[in-house]
Amino acid sequence: MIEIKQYISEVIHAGLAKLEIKEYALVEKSANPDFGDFSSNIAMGLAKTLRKNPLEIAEMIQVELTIDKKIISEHSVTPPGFLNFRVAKSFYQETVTQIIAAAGTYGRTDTGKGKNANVEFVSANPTGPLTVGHGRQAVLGDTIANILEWHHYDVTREYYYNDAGRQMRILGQSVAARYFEQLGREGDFPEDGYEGEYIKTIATEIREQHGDSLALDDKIFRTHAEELIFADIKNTLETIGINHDIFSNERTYYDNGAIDALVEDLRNKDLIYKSEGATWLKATALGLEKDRVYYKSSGEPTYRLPDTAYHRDKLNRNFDLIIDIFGADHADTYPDVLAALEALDIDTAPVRVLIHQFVTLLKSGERVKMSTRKATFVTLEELIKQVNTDVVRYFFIMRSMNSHLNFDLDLAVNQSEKNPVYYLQYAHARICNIIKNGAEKDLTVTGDLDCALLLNESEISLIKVLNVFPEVMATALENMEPQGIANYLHHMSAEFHKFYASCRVITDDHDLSTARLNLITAVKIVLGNGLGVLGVSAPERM
RNA sequence: GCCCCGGUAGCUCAGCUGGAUAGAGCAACGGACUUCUAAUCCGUAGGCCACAGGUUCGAAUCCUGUCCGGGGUACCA
Repeated sequence: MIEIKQYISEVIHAGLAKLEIKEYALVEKSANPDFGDFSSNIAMGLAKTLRKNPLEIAEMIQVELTIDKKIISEHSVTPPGFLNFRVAKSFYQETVTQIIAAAGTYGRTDTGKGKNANVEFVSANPTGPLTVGHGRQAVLGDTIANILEWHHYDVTREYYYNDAGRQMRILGQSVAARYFEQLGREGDFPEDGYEGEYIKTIATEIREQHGDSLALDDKIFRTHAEELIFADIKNTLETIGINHDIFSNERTYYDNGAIDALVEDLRNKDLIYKSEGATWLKATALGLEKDRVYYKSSGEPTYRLPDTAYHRDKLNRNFDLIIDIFGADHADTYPDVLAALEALDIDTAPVRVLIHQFVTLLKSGERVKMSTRKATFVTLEELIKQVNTDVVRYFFIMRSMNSHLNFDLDLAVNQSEKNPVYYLQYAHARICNIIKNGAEKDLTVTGDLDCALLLNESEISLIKVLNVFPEVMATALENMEPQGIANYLHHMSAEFHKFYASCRVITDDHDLSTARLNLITAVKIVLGNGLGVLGVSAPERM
């Protein structure tokens, strides 16, 4: 399939060559269809160096253009100096055939062929249920993994958690406190303890399974809590279609000596020192702003240390691409991790860190800080139960990861039936139904059609949008930002609904019906492919 | 204080690697179902793109500063 922008760009470059001008010509979609489909601002860029009016330059270039009329039907120059190009209808019309032939592969590239990628996401420590905050990262990460797979990367989805630190110890203590409370004894609830109701449930379950005579410091409290909470987390993730391939944890890196080895290696580079009872990484020697603690004066390591060992291990596993998805609160930590590894001559180039902003919880118009410890959260499970998976996934994906997201459960539930995801799904279902109706009249989709019959304005604009899909998917890979796909699919659906309102597909005109059936099949393919990557279902009926 | 995000319609957000007239959904108002699904379509209304400078042929978009909100700057994760 000829990539139209590239074609125009080549045409312009050929014209420039004749004028002995070397300059990169950017071609973009025209904002206003009156000017054509694509335009280039090359003349304006040249105005200064050539010391000429951009309009004159544009006209000069235009004369030198050699254009295939079958691809570009007309071209013009408009003030202040745009070169405009209108794509021939016949060119557009034929892409329908090509999309149907490509079907499930339309829009895919081989960028990732033969390459391995690792996407680490969610990675919440098992101290409580997943919240809507985690939901954002979960959906984002899974969708990014899907995008990579779409472009033929071999993807490993990974969940990393800290199970050896302070957090988990406090979790165990919180459970123990509730356990003794239930036995009528004074529970010594830790100051930073986990206050959620689920802690009580876990305590009750421990009593049922292990009796009432456990000692305060029994390991059961922690291990049982971790087990139950993890089961709950995995279950929630599975409900929205997320399955990690690997769960890795901090403890592994203590057990296999990786952490000691890391500290030793850094010490040999003179990057470790002791001060005020703590052990520090000399990050300032690596060009960073301040030194960081590896071991607290209590002897306990900070999360930074195992995280660094973990990343060393990930890099050793030879992935071509390693994606870390962190919330904004972690934005400050990865530079230390990467710098420490670079200091050990480890190439961290495969690592790409994506930071997403937080979900702000609103309760009766007020901001509430979501905290697992204080149990001020809305669980992801709760959200899924009240709306559905498709709504949840789309809800998170339709926002840019850079934007702060306000979340009000009541509002989310009340507005769920207005979620734009239904707009996309409805378009898909409508198409399926029409195809079914066509089949009953022996009209089938074979990709064999008279493209020239697709003349209606709404048909042409539909085809134009279909054509953009590969570019949208390529950009999503480049930017690692799924939102663009959601925006595009919404636009695609809007064009379809408009078409539906102005053109009837199944009529007595056999050839026209066939042509239109093929056209909407192409739309179905694009919607199906796009929704598939978003992890949203494409229903046949609604 | 310093660093990172954000500030666009009443609300939630697109557009941000500079382009021609700033978009969508929700909310509001008015139309369209004897015809393949009205979860749809068509129309009206709604904007000093936070503010002030700068860069240039051209700025919502880039730079600087200010203000507001979120996060970080912890021997929490």
